[in-house]
Amino acid sequence: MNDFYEKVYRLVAKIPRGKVCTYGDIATFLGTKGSARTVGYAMNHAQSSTFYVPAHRVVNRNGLLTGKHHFESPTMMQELLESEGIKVIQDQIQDFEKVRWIPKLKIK
DNA sequence: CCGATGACTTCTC
DNA sequence: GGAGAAGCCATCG
Repeated sequence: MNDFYEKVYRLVAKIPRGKVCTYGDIATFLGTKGSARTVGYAMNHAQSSTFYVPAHRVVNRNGLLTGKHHFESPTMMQELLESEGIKVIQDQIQDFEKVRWIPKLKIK
């Protein structure tokens, strides 16, 4: 597994239940080795990976569920978020700043 | 190696 | 404030 994917997977896996994170924050956390686009690209491959990645906790900067169409069903992402206590209206997370979680510790 | 693609972000108009 | 363009970086053919 490449370092980039592994870092993304581990970081997303560390997102607490009921919290979400943005592509840009992940990209910034990982450094220059990845941009927000490449983070999304890694997420795309996360489904094919045996490593479970809660991709539904990763959204774009506006708190919009841009990646929901990549799930099994377009509504599954919203269902998962709501099941964790996150309110989603029209593919947008409510109180986004409150449920937003930003990584602080460095990944090994 | 090079061009095309993408679950993004930011700037301009 | 909505639409278009550019910048961004890893992956694929």
